[in-house]
Amino acid sequence: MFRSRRGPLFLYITNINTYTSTNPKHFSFVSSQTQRQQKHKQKQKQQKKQKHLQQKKQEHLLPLLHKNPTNLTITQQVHSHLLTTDSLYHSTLLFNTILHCYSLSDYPKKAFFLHKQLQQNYTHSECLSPPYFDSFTYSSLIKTCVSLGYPNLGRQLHAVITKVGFGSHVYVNTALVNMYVSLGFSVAGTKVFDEMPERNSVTWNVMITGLVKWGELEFARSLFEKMPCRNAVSWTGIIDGYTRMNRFGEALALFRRMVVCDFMQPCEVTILAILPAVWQTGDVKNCQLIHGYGEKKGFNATDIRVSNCLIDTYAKCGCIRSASRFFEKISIERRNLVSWTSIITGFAMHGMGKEAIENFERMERVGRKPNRVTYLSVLNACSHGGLVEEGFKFFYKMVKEGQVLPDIKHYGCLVDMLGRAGRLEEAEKIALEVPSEITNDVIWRTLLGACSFHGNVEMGERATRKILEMERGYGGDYVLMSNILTGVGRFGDAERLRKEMDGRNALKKPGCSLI
DNA sequence: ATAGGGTTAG
Repeated sequence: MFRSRRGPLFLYITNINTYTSTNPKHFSFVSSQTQRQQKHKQKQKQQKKQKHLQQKKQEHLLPLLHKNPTNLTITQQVHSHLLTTDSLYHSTLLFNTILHCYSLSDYPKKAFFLHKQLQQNYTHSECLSPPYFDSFTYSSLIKTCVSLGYPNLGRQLHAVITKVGFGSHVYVNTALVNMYVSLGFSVAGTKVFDEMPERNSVTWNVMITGLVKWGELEFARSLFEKMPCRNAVSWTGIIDGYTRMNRFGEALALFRRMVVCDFMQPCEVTILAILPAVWQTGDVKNCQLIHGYGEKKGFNATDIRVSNCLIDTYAKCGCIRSASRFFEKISIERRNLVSWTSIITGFAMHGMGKEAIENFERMERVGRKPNRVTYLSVLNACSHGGLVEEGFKFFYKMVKEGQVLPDIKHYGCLVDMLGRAGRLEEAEKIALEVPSEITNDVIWRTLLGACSFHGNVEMGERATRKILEMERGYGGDYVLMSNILTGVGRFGDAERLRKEMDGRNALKKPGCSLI
């Protein structure tokens, strides 16, 4: 019997060359061969057709997933459909897409269940890695570990990756570095980073942003200075690091160096990163500078986040007029809830309660529904502007119309509002009515501040007791209380409190004005 | 395909 280890084509050619007789009898073997060939061909054709059909189906399935990446039902339907038709094994792309959709869903763990499901079906195979897993699969799974905050799962995945031979893949390793460093395991991350045979700018950037996240600023800075090719993300990351650590001068200096020395173009996120440093140093000129740059680059027109941040920065630099003017230039369609909330917050911090309320009403007229932050801003505006009745009105509106459950900050605003107005009994009543699960010391500090201002000794003592029950070792409260006592001539009590304060090593930080 | 900030009581 003729046997060939080669493909059907070779078989076919050999047969023709060997059997040249014209006697039909001699063709019996040939015909049986050709029959088999034909059968084989047919089978191949069928398989091809099936695969083609499956691909056709998948062509339909892929856009379905792409259009509804967060729809868990659709993802699960595609998943089970593929398991029953067995075609999951033919398409890595589709498999990866399902993984991606699962990781975006509310149950990212399902991505790992799917991975496990396929991996277990493959345990009897000789291959180490199932052929339908590729670098995309692994980087996607590592990313899921990050969003789940599961470093142990990530470590296990790392072992699998090394075993199946993706141990030197740049994208997979970059994902691993990101996983370790952003979850707080900078030593493990650095080890992967150091051992990588090849790195790209993203690899360096994930190191920098991850280290910055955990406050390892000096290490991040050394990598930043060492890296061969910095881009806008690298600059944004390191600037963000300095802003986070309250080193605003250095953040601003880096921004200047980025633009002036390295001719690097800041992007939208860079603007968002530098603006907190601008308002915390309080120089309006810098805000105007960045505003101009954003205008020139078109960021203010395209990215509403930049516009919103500029409103906030102008207001926090003390320029509520500029903030308001800038806000008015944004078209009504582009203004979103954050834009409205930002300008209301700005008016609130400048004590312009009337303007804040006006804008709240304007916002409602254009059909924006306030959320808990918007209500907080307007309540804050009422407390700063001395508009007690309006404040109550908004509080009830929030609960009844807005269906917003008040949180501790909303109660804080009410206490502050009543306290400033001298309605201390009502303020204390609210403070006592705050649900015990959410209450905190800030509420009582606010009340204590009001007692200090209005010279109410008894209530001040009650508030101080509450604060002491909640937290120990903060100096400001003792100072306020001893001031109250001194104010009414109880010098002995004031002295005793001061001594107790010294005994507890409580310190009051001296105040410092920017202006 | 792997990287990144809009608004939040005192």
